Order: sequence, then C-alpha cells, then structure tokens
Amino acid sequence: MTTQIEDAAVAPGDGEDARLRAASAVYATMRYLVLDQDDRRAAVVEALGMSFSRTKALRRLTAGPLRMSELAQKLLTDKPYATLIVDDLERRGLVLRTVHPDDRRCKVVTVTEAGRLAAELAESILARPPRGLLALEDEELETLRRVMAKVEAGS
Amino acid sequence: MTTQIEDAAVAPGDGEDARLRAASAVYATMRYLVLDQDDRRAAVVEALGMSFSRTKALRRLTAGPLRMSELAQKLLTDKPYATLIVDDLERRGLVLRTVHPDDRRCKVVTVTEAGRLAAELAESILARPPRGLLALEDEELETLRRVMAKVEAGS
DNA sequence: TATAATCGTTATGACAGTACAACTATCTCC
DNA sequence: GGAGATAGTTGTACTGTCATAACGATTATA
Repeated sequence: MTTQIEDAAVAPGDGEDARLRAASAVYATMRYLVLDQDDRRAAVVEALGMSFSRTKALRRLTAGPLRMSELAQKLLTDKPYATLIVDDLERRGLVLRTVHPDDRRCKVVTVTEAGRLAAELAESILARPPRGLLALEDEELETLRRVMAKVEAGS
Repeated sequence: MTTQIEDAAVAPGDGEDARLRAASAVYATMRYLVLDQDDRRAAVVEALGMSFSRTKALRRLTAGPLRMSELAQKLLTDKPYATLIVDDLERRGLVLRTVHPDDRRCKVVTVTEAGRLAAELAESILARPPRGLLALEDEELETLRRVMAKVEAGS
C-alpha cells in the first residue's frame, strides 16, 4: 500500500482543499501503520491463548472495574455476549466477579493480578512502534510527538 | 483513552530508552485515532450492505486485477475463502472473473465500474481524517505530512 | 404488598471466518 | 503421451462473534 502522500503538500493559502488532502494522506499513513499489523493481533492471540475479543475486554478492565452492562457498552456489544466473555476470563482466573455492595442485582468485574500481567503482555505486543518511527532523527521524533499530542487533544 | 504522551519528550542525548518511549507514545495516539473508528467499519458495512472482508477484497482489487491465488495471499487467507469472497462479489456485479489468456487454469479478477464506485464510497468513509488532524495549523500539518512520509518509507 | 423496572444469565441459533482434504481442469516437462 | 505440478473449486467442519427471547433475582415505586 503506497499513498499519494508525496503529492499532498500544503502550500500556504492553498485553501481547505489542500489541507484536506494533506490530512487525508497523513491519516492514510497512520491507518497503514496501525492496520498492517494483523500479524500482531495473531501474535497476541497466540501469546495469551485466547481470542482477541477476550484480550480487548481484559485490557479495558485494567482501567478499572466495571459492571457487566457497562462492559457490554464499552465493547459495543450486548449483555449476553459480555456474560460469555467474562465467563471465559473468569475460568482462566484473569478476572473476578463480585456482587455490587449497594445493588445486589449488579456484578462488578475486576482484573486479578494474573489478568493485569496478561493485559500488559498484550499491550506490549500491540504497542511496539513500527520500524519507520524508531528510525527518525531525535528532533523529528520530538516534533512528531508534540504535534500528535495536539492532534489527540483535538479529537 | 489518554496516553502518557506528555511525559515522553525526547531530550537530546537521552538514549534509546527515551526514544522508545516517545515513539510508543506517538504510536499509541495513532492507534487511538485509527482504532477508535469501529463505528466507521460498521458504517461501511451498512453503506455497502456486505461484510467488511468483502470490502477489503474489493478495495484491494481496485489497485489492479489479481489472480485468485494472489488475492488470497494479499488477504492473508487461503484459496477456498478467496473463492467464497469472489463468488459473493461477482454475484453483486462488483467484480468480474475471466480466464487468464496465457494460462487457462488461472482466473483474473477485475473490478467493474460499479465495484470501483463501491470501493470509493468505502474508502471515503474510512479515510476521512479525524477532527484533531484538520484542526492543525497549516505549517504543523505540513510538518506532520513530511515526517509521516518518511516514517512510511522506513516501514 | 403488588407491580413494574432493572441486572445478569441461559438458551438458541444465525452468520462470518478459517482450515483441511478431495476433486477437476490445465499446464509443464521428460 | 504420461507423470507430476499447479490453479481454482467444492465439501465439510469447527470456532468465534453476536443477536434475540425468555427467565430468575433484586430493586424501586405505587
């Protein structure tokens, strides 16, 4: 996949059209860098011995305990499927299901220590930056970091 | 999802560790920008009325005709599944299967005009850059474009 | 206390993705 | 021309994803 990024330069006063073209080219490269790592997904699946949706749920839960319905919502799925996933994770000893103290209908899902370790392993595989990024000059990398921080803040 | 991108500045002469940290932070933001668009995948699926793997194959084919085995290889799958996908796309009138002139064992898959339009529609949905990117100053965007071109070339 | 609403679970099943073996048609090379 | 290789297809089966409906337990409300 090669993009038309070379042709997308933003000349000053070139109008919104050129800006859109440049932003699209940049975003296309990002998509290429992130999505062309299907092998990484496979690596995570193999390293943890479970399907990717499980690791996604596990990583989400490391940010803090969630109720079943909240988890379902975060994962953009429904409650029955959340039950299925948590059943599996619990069987593996990676999460714990406890009754909510204030509302005994609710269950709270918490990651165990083993779960936290597994999630970190997955994260380390997925977050390893691509070669081209590590090959940049110090100052280029620093510039990129600064601009990307701004992009993230604005999204 | 907030990253630790603020803490990841590269000080000159700070060693490989700081570089790795900065690159990881940048890559984390990229993953956030690209992967937090699962709704876009759903939008594509709904707009084209077919599963995402079909659109992936279709978009790949717009770059040029491929033989079945080549397509299977590009899609990281096997020949039987490629057959399944092309069967479906052909039934929808989006691609055409013709016998290779030099080797009558081979079939060449070509996108039709309708297929090209469908692929462009999908691409326009997927490639729309996120807000934060469009909100950058002209010169920041230009810098980003230049550095990203280098990153892509080095990956 | 009776009724309705909410939370999670169970049950069922559809569909997509993937892998493997077997088959047909064609080509290559001796 | 015959043996073996190659391209694509068909058939089968298994796993993962995800939706729907019905259910039991608990809570809130009338």
